[in-house]
Amino acid sequence: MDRATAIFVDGIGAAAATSGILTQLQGRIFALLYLQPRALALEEIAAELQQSKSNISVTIRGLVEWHLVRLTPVGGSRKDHYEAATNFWRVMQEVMERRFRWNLRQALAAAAEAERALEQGARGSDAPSRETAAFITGRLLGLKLFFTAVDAAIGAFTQGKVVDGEALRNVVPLLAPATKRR
Amino acid sequence: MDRATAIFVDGIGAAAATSGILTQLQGRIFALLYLQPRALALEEIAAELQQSKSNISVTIRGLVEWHLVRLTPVGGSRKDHYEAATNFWRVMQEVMERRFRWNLRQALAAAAEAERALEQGARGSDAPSRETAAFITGRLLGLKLFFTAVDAAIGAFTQGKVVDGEALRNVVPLLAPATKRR
DNA sequence: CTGAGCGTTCAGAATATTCTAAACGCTCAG
DNA sequence: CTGAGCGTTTAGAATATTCTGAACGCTCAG
Repeated sequence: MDRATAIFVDGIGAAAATSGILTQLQGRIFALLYLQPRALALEEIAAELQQSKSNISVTIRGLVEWHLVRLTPVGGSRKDHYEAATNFWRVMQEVMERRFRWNLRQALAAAAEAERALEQGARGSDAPSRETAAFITGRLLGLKLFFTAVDAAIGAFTQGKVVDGEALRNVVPLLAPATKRR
Repeated sequence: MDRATAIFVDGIGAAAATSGILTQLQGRIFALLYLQPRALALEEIAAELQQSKSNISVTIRGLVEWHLVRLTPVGGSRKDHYEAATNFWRVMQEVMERRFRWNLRQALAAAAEAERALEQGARGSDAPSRETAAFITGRLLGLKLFFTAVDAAIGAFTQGKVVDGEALRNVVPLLAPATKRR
């Protein structure tokens, strides 16, 4: 591996490690492939990055799932050859949909579940007072409003539409029921 | 802690754990505070979540840094009391700027460094051929174009401006120099 | 058939992260 | 002053993650 590639591999590896989306090794694999004019065999990747074949095998799967790397047939070889994808927009869509929006919905689901528990268990032993319940409901609604708006914004964005940041920002003052003061 | 809060704490904890931004415990702390009508003392939080004070102390700092939690003085007590912030837009700005954009720039810096190494070490022993160097330069440029565009888009968004997804998407076909085929 | 050449699985080693509890040091009431 | 009541630091325990190498099983050339 030439010096420029080594530097790039290290740098992207570091960036990936803190991204919360890829691991350092995934970043390194992608960086290596991205600067190669030809597809590399699993074995070559392992050798370049000084990792075991099994580790590369497992780790590269995630990259394929994010559409960052493609498995391409190379004539005359039975080995799996991988090459970097260059359609970053596609990758971004994937991340937005499968990670960010999925995460938002997870939070929204938590709020919905809590809401339900609040209604049902209104007369449990540890049940909150009517007043407290109202406060909680308000907070849950606030979260729901904002997260739903963000979800919609991301949806619009990944479809290549125009996203109005101002509109989202304006959701804020609507919620935020003040905390009780002493 | 009432049942609804417990469910919310678990759900948000799970969401946070996979978010890549907060840890599970940070999610749990925030969720707990968010449904409280009053600020809680460090000790209370530790008790509710069944964690040591020291762990809460360290973990909650991250939440304060993201502006998800505020340290609020409570009259008549020397203890630190925390309450959830409700300005999600502010938090989002913070995350966009300090995590996403910072990460993009890290990647851009890696590309720039590689570029420099390519120029300098043009005659090193492991130096790539002129042809390969040209290929690498092309790839680095492609990454730079896309990442710079995303960076600008996020910048616009966090300032509440209108973001054009279509424009970003159109950056794609400009780059993507084809991989050599056999 | 059959075995060489692959990628994958898996058990456990290596490493990193998270968590605890004790020690510490600051602050302020007395 | 001084010590009770705090949050923080820290060393190490507990736990989770990452990585390896051997074993496995598939495929295909011979």
